Amino acid sequence: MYRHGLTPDPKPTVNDIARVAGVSLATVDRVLNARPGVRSVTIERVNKAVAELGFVRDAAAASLARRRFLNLLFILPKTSNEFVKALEHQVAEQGIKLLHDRVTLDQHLVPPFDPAAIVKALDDLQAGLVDGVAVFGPDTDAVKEAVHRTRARGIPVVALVADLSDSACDFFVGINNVTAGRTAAELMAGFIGRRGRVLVITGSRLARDHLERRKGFEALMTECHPDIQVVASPEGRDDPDLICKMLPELFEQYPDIRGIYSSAAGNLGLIEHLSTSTPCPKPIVIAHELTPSSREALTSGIFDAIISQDAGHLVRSAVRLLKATSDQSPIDQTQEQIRIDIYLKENMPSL
Amino acid sequence: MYRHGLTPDPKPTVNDIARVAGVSLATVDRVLNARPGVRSVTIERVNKAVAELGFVRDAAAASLARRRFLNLLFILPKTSNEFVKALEHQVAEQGIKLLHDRVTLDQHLVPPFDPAAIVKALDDLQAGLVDGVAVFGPDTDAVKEAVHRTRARGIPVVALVADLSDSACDFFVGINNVTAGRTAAELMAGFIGRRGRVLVITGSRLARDHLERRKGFEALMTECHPDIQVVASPEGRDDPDLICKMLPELFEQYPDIRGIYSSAAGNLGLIEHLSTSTPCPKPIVIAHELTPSSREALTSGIFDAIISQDAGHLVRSAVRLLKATSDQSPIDQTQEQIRIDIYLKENMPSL
DNA sequence: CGCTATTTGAGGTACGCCCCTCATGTCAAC
DNA sequence: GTTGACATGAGGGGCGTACCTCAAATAGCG
Repeated sequence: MYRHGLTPDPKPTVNDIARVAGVSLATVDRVLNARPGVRSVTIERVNKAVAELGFVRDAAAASLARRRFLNLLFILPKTSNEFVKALEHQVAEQGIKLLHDRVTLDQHLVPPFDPAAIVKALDDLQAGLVDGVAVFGPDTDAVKEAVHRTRARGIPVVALVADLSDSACDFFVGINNVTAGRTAAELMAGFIGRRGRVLVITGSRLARDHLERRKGFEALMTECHPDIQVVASPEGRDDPDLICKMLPELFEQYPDIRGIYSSAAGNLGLIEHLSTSTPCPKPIVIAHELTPSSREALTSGIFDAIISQDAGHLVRSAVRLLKATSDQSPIDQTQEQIRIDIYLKENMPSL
Repeated sequence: MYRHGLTPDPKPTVNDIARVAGVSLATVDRVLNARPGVRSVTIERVNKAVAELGFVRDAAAASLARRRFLNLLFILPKTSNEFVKALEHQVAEQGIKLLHDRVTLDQHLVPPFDPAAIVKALDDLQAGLVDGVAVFGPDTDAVKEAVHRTRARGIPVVALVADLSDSACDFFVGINNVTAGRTAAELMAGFIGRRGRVLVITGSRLARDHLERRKGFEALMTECHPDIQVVASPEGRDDPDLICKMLPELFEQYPDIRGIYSSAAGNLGLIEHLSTSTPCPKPIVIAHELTPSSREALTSGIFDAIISQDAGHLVRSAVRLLKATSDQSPIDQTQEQIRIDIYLKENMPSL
């Protein structure tokens, strides 16, 4: 089983395949790269030799010989949202490293909640200049149609963070937000002793991911915790100020709130309110996405838990999937599954 | 910023560096690969050109030209422990994929709790046949000395899962177990309402990781939750039967146990006991490592939470670190940090 | 100044694969 | 029997880097 470059038993090459299969190098190449003009019997012969010798195409040599870059584009909403910022940062950072691997990453920031901008961005893509796209955008028909056109032009598309329904894309990279909401609910229920009133702060109606979280949260409470009452805030629109302003009257209306679930991107407003006027007893607060400010809120005890998804993992996974689609190489499903991370004060990763 | 194989503005190559720096290819090569025989002024000139052109070594071409495999070895304890099995499985599985990248993975199973076997395994390594080792073993002086000898022979070593103190290794791949214990304690405290008695089931005294978890668990309770009393079980030796047998008398001795923390590898015994005779009210149970049986216990409600570390991530990280050490390439610390995962029933990953 | 030791240049080969061209072979339909 | 479509063989160039050899230039030294 030991193997070394200077010893015999080297990894078989295409030449070995040709020899064993009794065909020429050209034919092996045609088979390996799924080029036309080979009889199926011959294809079989080559595949058999491949299996026999345990041939694995050398990724380095292949990528070198292919003499091309894989140019990937990330379409992200242009917002000050910390989580999106983290995504941008990851795209930029990993783009640098991926240069080593003949992959380039670009990002295109479009106005948020603006399907038309995404449609335009997708339709403006030139096949040949862009080999794959990752899109974080609203799940509207216009967007889905644009995705469809893009894929029809041979450019693979993955949905990032927010899924596009009806499998409009080649892949979805992100968490199941219904499950994320259920997870928050399970944690909340455990922390508040399975009874009492909890407040859900919702985000924009346009964001499918936020709606799903809320739905999951409420569903689990209904299913498993009849002694917990869920009340929902008016739509927060992901606007910190708006949220900060409407909280006092909510607390007045429901003085017995034992838990708060911030399902959307309004963490900043929530933090601001709670850090100035803490209700007594302090409610259990669960929010989404580990960012600089939510991290601080967790450290200082304003937040009790954070449900999160790793931005680095999201970006890496999107890249791997787009790359695999281009190379027609296999995919490791387990590695591509984005975890729903739970962070408490203690297990928060450093940095 | 767009870049494509068929367009101008190709990635700069070593030839471009040589031209810009006004030196020969050979000199560029000497600098890039840190070979001796170049004046420092010349080194500077080359580095300047590299920076100017934004040269990045083409990983594919480099690995192809280096014409060698990276042979890595994983030394794991031979035990039926499910977590270790998961590690073995990951090593085997990823070994296949890594063949594409000129990396081979082997595993060497040694008797558990047997430092001498690990020492022998390390000392038997032949430099040239093995280019890096990942070790999951006890933190004893004999092992550390063997690691030291191995590294002295030029073979990088990473500690896997259990750290070896005094930075005996090049890297440690795993979680901070004190922090993991604290995390379990924080979760436990929240779930049991911050008061009452909890039982800690410990493992072997030889396993530093288990001791640290228990230490962290007790420390956090002492620091933050004075109303929680921690009682510790006798040593479980990671033996399911032993644990299963001693539980009844523990429950008799402490009928008011509200929570159980299984810090070690004795989950099977705990599950067996709890699934036959459930104390009332059912205590909150937190255990370690997501495995088939702990997963089932979580689903069925026997366990309430699992603290875990991802075996796939551990193996991938160990490989990346050993590879980076061999290639002298940079390391992305944030990617290599192993998370302390918290799984509840709801956010348990599928598969 | 001449001497040696060090530094640099020039050039080549190899890695494993992709992709191209051109010639040759085979078999069917006409 | 000719034609054309298809299947295969033969061969070569190229990707960007590593690593080797040998000669030439230069620096450092007394």
